Amino acid sequence: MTNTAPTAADPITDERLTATGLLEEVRAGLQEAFASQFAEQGLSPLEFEVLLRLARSPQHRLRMADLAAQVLMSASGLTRVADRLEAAGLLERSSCSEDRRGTWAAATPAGMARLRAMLPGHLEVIERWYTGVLSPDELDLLIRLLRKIRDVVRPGAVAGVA
Amino acid sequence: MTNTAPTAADPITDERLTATGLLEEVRAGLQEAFASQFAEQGLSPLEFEVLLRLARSPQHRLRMADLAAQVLMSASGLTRVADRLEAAGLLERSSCSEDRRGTWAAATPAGMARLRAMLPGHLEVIERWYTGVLSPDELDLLIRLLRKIRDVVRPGAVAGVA
DNA sequence: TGCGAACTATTGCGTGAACAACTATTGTTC
DNA sequence: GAACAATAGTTGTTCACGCAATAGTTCGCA
Repeated sequence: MTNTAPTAADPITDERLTATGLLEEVRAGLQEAFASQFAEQGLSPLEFEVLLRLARSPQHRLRMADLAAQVLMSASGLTRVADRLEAAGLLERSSCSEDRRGTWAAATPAGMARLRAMLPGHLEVIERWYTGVLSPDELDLLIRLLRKIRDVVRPGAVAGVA
Repeated sequence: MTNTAPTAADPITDERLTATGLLEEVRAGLQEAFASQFAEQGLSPLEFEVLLRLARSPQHRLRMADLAAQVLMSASGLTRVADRLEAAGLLERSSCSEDRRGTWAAATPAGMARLRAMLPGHLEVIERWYTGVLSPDELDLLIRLLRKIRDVVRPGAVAGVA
């Protein structure tokens, strides 16, 4: 029964667990909606994300560490993703002159082209299964609420991209 | 009020992409918040989820296929998770008399005990980083909006648990 | 200036999940 | 009622990711 009182009921059926599950369900559902399009373009979701973050950066390039932070991946994980993208000609590495420890990862013209080719369809999918499901007011509200949570769980990311 | 007009701007900076990223950021942040607690109890998030779904089912048991569907995992993936939990004594398999192809997966008393031991702490973490961040009204609203999306991306799950 | 601590990126390694193939069972149709 | 399709679960294989260790570089501090 959808109660309003703060019941000290069985923790197994606690509403907060379903709230968490709901978030996961939405994420999984969207991921599934994206999957076919990613697959037919030969990119993994993470590879797409990497290209997108590069495309949004000045000169379409980012230091490996910064890129890893943006795509929420470990440094070693990003090394492998960058390897694959570089092998596909979509990404190019170059050494960083100011800090010789560093490496620039830059989207190649081919990488930018691939991204631009995918984006319209991708945005359609987002609209169809996510943003378009809600009214504009509802969407603004959802974003605001999610941002509120994000600012707590990832305080360092406030100045970030999203 | 970021926008009111439907700008046909550069798709690379489209707001819908950030809306998607936000969802992912929140999920990743929560996952990270849960991680330490799961680790110290020696369970993976998925193993916890399996025990929880069993605990919420009649007689604490579920058919393997149904369980796999609930935890959003492939059948083969669930076989391995069940193997680990069974080896740890937290789950027990038994054959299904009505359909001899089937297998019941049931939480053992030890499995239930482990789950109950973890839940209070887990709920605290959820409260601290997720549900408690919002006012009760805001939380209700967020749930409602997420459910709306869920019903579209996973229509079959409506009658499900969450 | 020089020495140690901190940082950047890569690599070896282990693990966990998905896919495809396989066996066993159930249901369907003529 | 016998052949064929569909379903349940497991297993072999592959692969992507994180962790720990490593080499190279920069920073801090005396």
